[in-house]
Amino acid sequence: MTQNDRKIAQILDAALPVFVRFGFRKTSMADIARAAGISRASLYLSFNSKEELFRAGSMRAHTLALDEVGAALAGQGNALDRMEMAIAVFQRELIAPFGGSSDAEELFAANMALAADITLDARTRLSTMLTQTLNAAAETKEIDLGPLQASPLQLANIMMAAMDGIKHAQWNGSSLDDDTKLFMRLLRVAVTPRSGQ
Amino acid sequence: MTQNDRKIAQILDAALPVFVRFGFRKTSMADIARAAGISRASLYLSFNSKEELFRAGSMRAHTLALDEVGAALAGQGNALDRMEMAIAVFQRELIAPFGGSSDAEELFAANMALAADITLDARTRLSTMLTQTLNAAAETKEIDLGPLQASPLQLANIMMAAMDGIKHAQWNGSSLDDDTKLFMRLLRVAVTPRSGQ
DNA sequence: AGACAGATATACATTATTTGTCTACTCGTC
DNA sequence: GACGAGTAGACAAATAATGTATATCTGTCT
Repeated sequence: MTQNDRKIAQILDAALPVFVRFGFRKTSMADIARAAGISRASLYLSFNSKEELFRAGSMRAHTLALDEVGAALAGQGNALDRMEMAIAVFQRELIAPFGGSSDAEELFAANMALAADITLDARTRLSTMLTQTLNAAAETKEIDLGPLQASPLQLANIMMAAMDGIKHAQWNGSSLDDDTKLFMRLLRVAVTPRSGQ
Repeated sequence: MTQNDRKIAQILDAALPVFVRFGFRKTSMADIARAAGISRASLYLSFNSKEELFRAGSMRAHTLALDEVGAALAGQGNALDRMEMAIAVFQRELIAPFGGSSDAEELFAANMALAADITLDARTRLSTMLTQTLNAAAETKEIDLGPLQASPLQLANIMMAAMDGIKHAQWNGSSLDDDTKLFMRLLRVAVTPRSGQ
């Protein structure tokens, strides 16, 4: 079935940019078929409905993004650098593509309506990964959670909440990247162990 | 009627980016109304149909672009620089926005189907402006059309044809800007007077 | 050659969406 | 209070999309 899997992946890789560009409603099965270089009928050989295709696309996007996030967190360097990198990857893969455009909201809404489980699961997994990273860093005294009086899990969730808030604020003169970096700087200061207390 | 004209302009300025982004067919009157911050019913107070609105939009885009082109050609500096600037403006305003995307063709097709007269007229006017610029430059011996054996009008039309060809060639690794600059360099060499003949 | 799997083009009924129109209602201005 | 300009909402007709079915084509396997 790996042959079929490659076909599926090829279709989804073609479909995802179309969804990102036009949103869910304005993307027709004909658009996707054209982008994938196959006929509309063939599309229905691989997916029973537009919703099913979208769910598979959402799953693929989240899976790929989380794989990259995991790789970033598993890399070398100090924990904060790795986490900043991981957050940046997450933003780049799952948030930035919808550049605050008008149909971004529509796409997010469609995603929550049709693939809330996938999205929630991905968030849970990201939270877990960040929590583990924070935990390990705390044990090696690389970071100090004492002053914050917060658990790694709480901190991870705060980070994700902040990312969420930042993404919905492009109205201001602020950019996603800048806001993200600012928040990470904040975090960095808060958990950096101070020798003289 | 200047009050009404401002309303019209405001609607068109909101509508044009939507048309550019989604093409003609995928842009609904509801989309335009939302972009302009008015109700769909109000849209029909200013325009009797989507086609009429599109024609007005095409007209506005062409008028604004040609005004800028005219300003560029009327500026200081040598004729070739001014023409290169004018061509760049024309590209930026009327060609580059459709970044070779999938719906660019659809939009061009709609434009030719619904506003061919406007487009053709704009091209004629651009041709005239370039021709006059070339003429003036030839009279002051700033450029030398002798070796080319071409009239200013012919040269102007060649320039526009080249721009047209370049715009349809983004498949190659070439960019619109680079190709345009290359062509202008070519032109520059061909008409620069050489002292020693 | 014949069977077969996968793809395609085409047509189709069923929804869903869009267009253009109309009416009733609101709000600010004269 | 009349008026102009706007809005919300309903509406029929036209258009587009979805999902299904059928016939056809194209390679591959035996």
